[in-house]
Amino acid sequence: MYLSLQNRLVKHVRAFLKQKYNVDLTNIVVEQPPKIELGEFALPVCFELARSLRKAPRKIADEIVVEMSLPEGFAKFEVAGAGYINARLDRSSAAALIARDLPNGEAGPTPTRGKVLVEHTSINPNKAAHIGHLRNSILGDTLVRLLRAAGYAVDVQNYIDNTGVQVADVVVGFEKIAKKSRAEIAELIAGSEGRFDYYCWDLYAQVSQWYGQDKANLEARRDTLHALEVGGNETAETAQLISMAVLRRHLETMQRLDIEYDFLPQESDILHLHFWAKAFELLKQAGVLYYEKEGKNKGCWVMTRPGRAKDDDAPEGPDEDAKVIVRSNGTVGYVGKDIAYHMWKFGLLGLDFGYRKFYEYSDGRPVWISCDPKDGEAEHPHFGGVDAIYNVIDARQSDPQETVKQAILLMGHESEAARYTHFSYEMVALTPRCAMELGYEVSEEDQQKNYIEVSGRKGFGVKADDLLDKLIEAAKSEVDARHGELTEDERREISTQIAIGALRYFMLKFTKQSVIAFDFREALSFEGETGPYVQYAVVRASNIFRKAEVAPEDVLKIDALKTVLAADAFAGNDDIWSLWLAAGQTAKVVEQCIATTEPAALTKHAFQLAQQFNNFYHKHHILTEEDPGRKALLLATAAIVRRELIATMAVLGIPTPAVM
RNA sequence: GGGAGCGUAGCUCAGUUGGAUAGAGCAUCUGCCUUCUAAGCAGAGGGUCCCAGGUUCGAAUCCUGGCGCUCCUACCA
Repeated sequence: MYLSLQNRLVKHVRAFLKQKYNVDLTNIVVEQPPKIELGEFALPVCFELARSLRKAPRKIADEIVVEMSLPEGFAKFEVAGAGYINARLDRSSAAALIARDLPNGEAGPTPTRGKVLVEHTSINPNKAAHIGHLRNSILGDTLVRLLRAAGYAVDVQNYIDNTGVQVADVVVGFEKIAKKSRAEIAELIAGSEGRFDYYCWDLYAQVSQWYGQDKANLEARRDTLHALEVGGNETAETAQLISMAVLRRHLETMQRLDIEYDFLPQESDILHLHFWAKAFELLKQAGVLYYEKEGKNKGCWVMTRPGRAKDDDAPEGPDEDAKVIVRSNGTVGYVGKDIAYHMWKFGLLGLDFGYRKFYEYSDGRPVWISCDPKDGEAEHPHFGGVDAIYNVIDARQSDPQETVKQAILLMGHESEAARYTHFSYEMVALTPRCAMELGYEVSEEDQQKNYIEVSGRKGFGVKADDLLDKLIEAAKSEVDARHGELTEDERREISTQIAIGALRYFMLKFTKQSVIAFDFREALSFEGETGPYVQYAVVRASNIFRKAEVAPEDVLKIDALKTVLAADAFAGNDDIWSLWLAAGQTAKVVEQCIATTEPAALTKHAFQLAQQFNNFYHKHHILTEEDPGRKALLLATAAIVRRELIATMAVLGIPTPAVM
């Protein structure tokens, strides 16, 4: 509602300024006044006009306010401060609009804005997921929900690097350290009570140490990596057994947080289906890659770096700063594979995967995985060839991401490159205190730091499932204390919902570029600016309707509202009206989050709305209100806030418990 | 060396395209549970927005130069 009225206002003012002063402002700034008493919108436009019109801002504002007509839905223009024009809404009619807003629920509107692809999670399938991976998946999943709420069709992909050095390492671990046959590994997968990824976590850390013991041990890594890339051998089959088992664990872990995927492209298929060979030809044809004959990169196929201007510096000799795509021994680096994969994403490669089902969610929806087309199912959805892509990948990979984007741009695909978004975010690290609490040895030097980077290689970090378990237990002890009347299962379900709310909110409340220094005390908090705080506000609202024995939906029906929203309903009720106004901004905030690729703004919205509601809840006792008209207004207010909170939480992936 | 990011209250962080008195949570202190649930509410204290210039009617925000911290930059992935 807020957004559409704002657009209407801007259009109206722009037309007026053109007609009156013959100035055409393309970007008219609209703000919200610091206090609701000053109106709903503030226009600082007169400050800008002061210069060209050679008049004091306040004078211009006076003229405009007197002469400009009111757009539909607006009640008044006023001059304020040193020259602001403040606009007041006709509150009752605006409230009716808010009530009619379609909630941005889980299902979202039917897609009308094209198809986009979001890649997130993409954890190396060789160990358990940790808190850093959780940030990726939660950010990615929330981006998916934002896009769907805004009317995009979204495919969710989780890239599986099953032929990389990390998988090779854990394979080496099974062969050289654990000394397990493939049959024994299969047994372990079946018998490890759903925590095979934990076993790999420890083993992977041991392998890193083992490499350190003797440099000759690194040969095992090299040989294994080569075997995985070639495929069709014993080692590769063992690796696939391991990586698919770990992948299943990752899917299960993420499912606990209500995070789901559509498609799992495997690196092994990119190799075996010769995506790179095709891409290499196209890149050579387009002149994006060139063969370096001199300097340190002699014998390699290289690409000019994005920042590098071709004619400026480096007048003579080879560009030593160029990015090596194909090594002098003829093998391709991972950036090359990534270029091929991204050409496929945009439908620019002319090749496709085969598809088969890999996993099934509780509602029966399948997750598809790539395969050789001859092994694939005949009937499958179409992935790839989308309008825009978002890659949720941490900030340390900015450089290779830029390279891939640059390759697509240099091939002449300008619009694709423009719709290639590296959704970059900072890592999750542990505070030194947290690391020591977990029993890790922390050096003197590290103790002085604000945070210490987690490392799967060292086995240093907090596992995702452990954190979730811990959160559920913490929530459970609260729920047990408060709701003895519920069954064990009911209490566990609510505790899980609270844990998910706390975790998702925690990961989303920081802006992307902020490093999260993880600390259990903060993450386990259910008070203040947290997910449970927002959930609690909804529970409070729900309790009112339960005791009043009315459905919140019925209160918001047009007929019911007609009498409630009488012309003077909000007169003298600034606090109540500001709650309506805040509730009407969900769609605006969703759009803002997409435009800035920053979901944190939505957590802010949820928190502020919940906070305002708690304030309202405390101040107005609804059920004991004796004036029926007043009571109806208060009920409608609770209903509208409850609806918008639930919708906002759905976009954040936060469930709404029945009781708390 | 080159590139990217950051520096705001004791701590952790917000701060829209430059706008009205710089905000929130935590922590500290003071009140409020016989009420629709206190996982809550009200209030108090707490600021050289890293420093110095500049642009502007107006700067935490934009520009320049410092200082400090982090990451990236390899024929690893």
